[in-house]
Amino acid sequence: MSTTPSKFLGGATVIQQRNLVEQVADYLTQAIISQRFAPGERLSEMQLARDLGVSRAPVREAARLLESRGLLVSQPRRGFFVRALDAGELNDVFDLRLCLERHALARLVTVFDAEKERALRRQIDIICNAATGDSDSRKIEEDLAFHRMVIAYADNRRLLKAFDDISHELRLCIALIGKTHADPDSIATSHWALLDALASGDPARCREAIDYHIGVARDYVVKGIGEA
Amino acid sequence: MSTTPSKFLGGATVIQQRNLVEQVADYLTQAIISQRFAPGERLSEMQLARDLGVSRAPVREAARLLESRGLLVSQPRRGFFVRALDAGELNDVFDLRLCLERHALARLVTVFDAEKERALRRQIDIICNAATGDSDSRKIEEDLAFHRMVIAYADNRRLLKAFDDISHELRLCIALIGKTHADPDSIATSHWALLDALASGDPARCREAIDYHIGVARDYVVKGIGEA
DNA sequence: CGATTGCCGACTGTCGACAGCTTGAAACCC
DNA sequence: GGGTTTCAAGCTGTCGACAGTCGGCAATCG
Repeated sequence: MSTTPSKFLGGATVIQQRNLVEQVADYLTQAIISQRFAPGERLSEMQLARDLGVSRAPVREAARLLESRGLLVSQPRRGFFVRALDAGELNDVFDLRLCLERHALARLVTVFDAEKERALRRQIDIICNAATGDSDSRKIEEDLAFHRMVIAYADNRRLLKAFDDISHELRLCIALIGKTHADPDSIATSHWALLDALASGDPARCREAIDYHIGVARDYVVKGIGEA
Repeated sequence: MSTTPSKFLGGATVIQQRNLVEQVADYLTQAIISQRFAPGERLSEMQLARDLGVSRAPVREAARLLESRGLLVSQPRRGFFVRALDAGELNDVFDLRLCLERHALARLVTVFDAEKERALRRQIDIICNAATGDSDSRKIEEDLAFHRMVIAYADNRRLLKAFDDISHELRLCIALIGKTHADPDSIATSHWALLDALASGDPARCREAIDYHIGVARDYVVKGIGEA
């Protein structure tokens, strides 16, 4: 760190606020999500440490963290490789997402109230606003934030953690197809449908809504992968 | 390593086969599951490194691994602490387990066949045999192995990973209550019921069976925690 | 000309060391 | 005597270094 103090943090805005590990992890995450590192590409600890101006220790720890999040895979004595998702794995991820969100909705619908509805409706507005003009990653984040709110309202920390775990992979999936979201109208409609189902208090309607919602997202991504 | 070469591997049968990280991770896992480290206890990297005769690097990596598995929690600049589960977290874990197993059964029931049935029936026999005489950890492992098979048959790698993730916490839950499984008969009956439901091909029966099965396990553990 | 073996470079796994922070307690003040 | 300040010990975060291993390339052999 003595020679090149955290030059990699995109300028010099925030210097040494948090752990180096977290900073490196953020850097790697961004680099992977934005496809600056190609899927399957080998990452050298040494090279990264040199490029970022830090020692190998924080790089290793950050890489291990990303491995646990499914963004990297490691081979003993060979190092780390950027996760490459095939269509099968992609289906698995969306299937698990469906599993988690169905469960969250089933729990949430029993404790749904006006305040939660307002908050979720506000988040849909944010998504709609972000849909017109903002960057792709921003749209994705706001969309994920909505779903994260739904799961958080289900009031199961462990369930939320499971969602956070696959959310990194979801970002990867979405980034991989390179395209932005579907058209803003359909997104808003789809989320409103989910909200209406919740407001109705009918578990079956909630399930239909989430099945449709995630089905659309999955088909969109799988189709995108097929073309790529 | 120079002073005390891997004395902690319990003898000298297999010397230095795998990474030090994995060996340390196994050691820590065992120590936590067997309650040699008390819940909430602080673990010092330095102390562990000294005790195990290795440097701090592998200890750190192993600890991070266990953290991602939910067996340890870390506080910046303070170190690692053995995860202490309260009744609420415990409920969350079992609720997520229910979520995953329900989903797996719903998928599995559509592709269930005689071969899978035979394999699962064999595993139940192993559980029954282990139930009479073997160590508690053995019983737990065989029980978990059955459920892992069910999920593996559902043919979703990501779902299986999610189960493996919480299985470490399940081991912790079960170890925390200090007692062994419920009586062997009820275990066998409960598993057979699950198998029968699968064989019937009726999704609703599968769901009832798994809800009952996990409900019993959860109540058993929650009650155990309450007493402890 | 293809397969095998030996060598070289590069990199990971592991180690010991140092600086800065955190904590607990002694020393101090009121 | 209670509360505050200062200090020392211990520990984590980070670093640079070394050894063993892996992959690739060239020389060798059939």
